[in-house]
Amino acid sequence: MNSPEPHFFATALITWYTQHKRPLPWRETNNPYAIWLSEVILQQTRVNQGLPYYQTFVSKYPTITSLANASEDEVLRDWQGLGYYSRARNMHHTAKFIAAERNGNFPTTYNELVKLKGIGPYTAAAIASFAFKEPVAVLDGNVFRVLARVYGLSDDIASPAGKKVFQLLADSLISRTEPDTYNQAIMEFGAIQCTPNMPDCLFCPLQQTCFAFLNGLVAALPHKSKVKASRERYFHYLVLQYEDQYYLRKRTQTDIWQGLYDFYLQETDNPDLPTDILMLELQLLTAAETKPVIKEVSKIYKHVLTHQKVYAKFYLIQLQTRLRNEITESTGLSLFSVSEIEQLPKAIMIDRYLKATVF
DNA sequence: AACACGGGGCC
DNA sequence: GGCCCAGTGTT
Repeated sequence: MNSPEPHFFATALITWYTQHKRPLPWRETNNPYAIWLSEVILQQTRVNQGLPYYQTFVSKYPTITSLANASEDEVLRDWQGLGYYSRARNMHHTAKFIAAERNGNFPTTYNELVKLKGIGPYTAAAIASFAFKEPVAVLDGNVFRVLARVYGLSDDIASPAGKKVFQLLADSLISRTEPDTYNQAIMEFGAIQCTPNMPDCLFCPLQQTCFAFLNGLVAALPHKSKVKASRERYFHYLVLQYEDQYYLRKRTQTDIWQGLYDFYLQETDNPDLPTDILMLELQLLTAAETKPVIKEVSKIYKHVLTHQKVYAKFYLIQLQTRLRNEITESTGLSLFSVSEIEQLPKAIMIDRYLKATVF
């Protein structure tokens, strides 16, 4: 086989990198805190989408202590729209841990970093190599793709067994003298040159040693098993309005959008919420002593997540009195003004509804 | 080992 | 409108 020697491979990537790398702000720092912020933001996120969030977080929370001192609601609000909100919750948790238990000092080795919440093998390797030049190989989607193609690995990148094969190869290839530049280079190469679709094989420095190119397998690699189909969920939101305020609650259950705010929710397995069920819900909430008015029923908002499709309908309900304490306690609902709601962290779908109806 | 967790870009 | 992308934590 014509697989490139490790030294040739690393040198070719680093040479390519010096010529093609994008100027990105987190590449201008050795500060592990700033690198950590960028890596958490960039997990499952494209650079262009994450960039403005990175700017917000470094300027608003310049130190890990400042992040630790912020409230979770505020951190989530700044994260709003970026998705995978557990990243923000775990990041905040780890900031508080490092501030309280480590005097604000970041761990400096892979083995310590990987123990922190929200820091897995990829992020630990990124921080350890970029900030501390530890020779540990990053393995992200770009690296999987480059290695699978150049070295002809057909192992399933979605399976733990397959990941091990790639990790072994990646560890054997990393430059011992420039692990930081090498890691940056292979990921940038995957992002820009060896792209998922239509990679630029014509002008590729590895063309003549690339297994996939030489064997017509570029489009077939890497191999990834299919994910299971998504399920459909139907949300019926009772948007309870009292005077010019609205009842919302923080989502605390183990489900999508944990830590974010939404309205009183009735979920069904089919698109329709029977009117009598709706009225019964309202009766329970209001004790039937008042006469709530259904002011408006929204269109159906469709929101697609990785494993589910959410169809949501919003019933805007005008209350004549406040909810009783018994109800607010059991449901977790609280009354918020419009300007307060603007500051709460919310899922994009809730934000879309609010912008169309309330704001 | 399998599954859950967002949102945006591309065709 | 459907498909693709893809780290970490939980079960």
